[in-house]
Amino acid sequence: MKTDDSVNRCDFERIAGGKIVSAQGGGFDDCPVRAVIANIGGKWISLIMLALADGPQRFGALRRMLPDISQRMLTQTLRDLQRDGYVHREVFPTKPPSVEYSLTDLGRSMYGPLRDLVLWAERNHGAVVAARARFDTAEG
Amino acid sequence: MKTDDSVNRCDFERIAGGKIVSAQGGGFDDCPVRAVIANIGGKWISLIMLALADGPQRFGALRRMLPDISQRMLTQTLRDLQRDGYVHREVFPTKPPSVEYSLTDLGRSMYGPLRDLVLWAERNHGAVVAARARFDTAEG
DNA sequence: CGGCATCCGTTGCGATACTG
DNA sequence: CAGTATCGCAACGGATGCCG
Repeated sequence: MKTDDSVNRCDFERIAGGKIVSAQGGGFDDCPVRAVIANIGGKWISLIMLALADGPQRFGALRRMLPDISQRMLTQTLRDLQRDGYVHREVFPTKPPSVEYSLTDLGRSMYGPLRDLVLWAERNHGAVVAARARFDTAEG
Repeated sequence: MKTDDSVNRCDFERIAGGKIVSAQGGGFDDCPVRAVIANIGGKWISLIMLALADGPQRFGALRRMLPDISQRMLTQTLRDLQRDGYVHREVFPTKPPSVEYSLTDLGRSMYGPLRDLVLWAERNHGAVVAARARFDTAEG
């Protein structure tokens, strides 16, 4: 009866049961949670996903959307997203060259849950900041 | 008018519109997306949230659930989660002392979206790994 | 049992300068 | 316009050892 499909994962047999199957080799790529979430956690990944959610964007446009990103990180982050199959990169051999980035189907499908998390973040940002302040002052 | 509740956020006025309001000071805590997602991205945060989702756990129990976490990171990550108001820490002055960690209401509320993302990760982990392999071999 | 301190390697990320 | 290359610092994260 368990709706156990909701809590099975990773090294965990049934995570809430407190049982671990193994800490086998690999141990990182083998774990979906880590392999995927670790990337999303990057400083810029989520913002870029959001920026691309509405449609393709050129490199320069993205750069303008993320005012305080360095061009190094924009390039690198887009690379990572492309590598993981979230983003498609298309080069137009114009003169000067232009490159367009867009979400793949995979990217769009992960954008759903990501957006929900982002919306949660917006709604509860205040609560988190408050909790943080409370904690910090309590510590002195 | 706008269905703007879906894409308004952060420094962005309307993110997909390509318009940025400002890159004002603060620039990090001010941005819900970064302030919240950045933490979730930590190597262990998501796993610990999952571990606590079913109910309170003691320090040692959590440690056993996460086989390859160092005790340093477990302590530190729990601290961060507590600071942000996701986790409640209760000390029982037994002998020897025991400490119990549990999700707060805020923690449970963020667990929802987080779990969806985790489920997505499980389901699409294969696709991501495949895309990654494809990309890497293409690069040679 | 639970947790802090220290040391130390690794990675993330920014600044700057150069290329097709 | 859209990158790549190099540098350097700071944060992350693991190992070990001491303490209530």
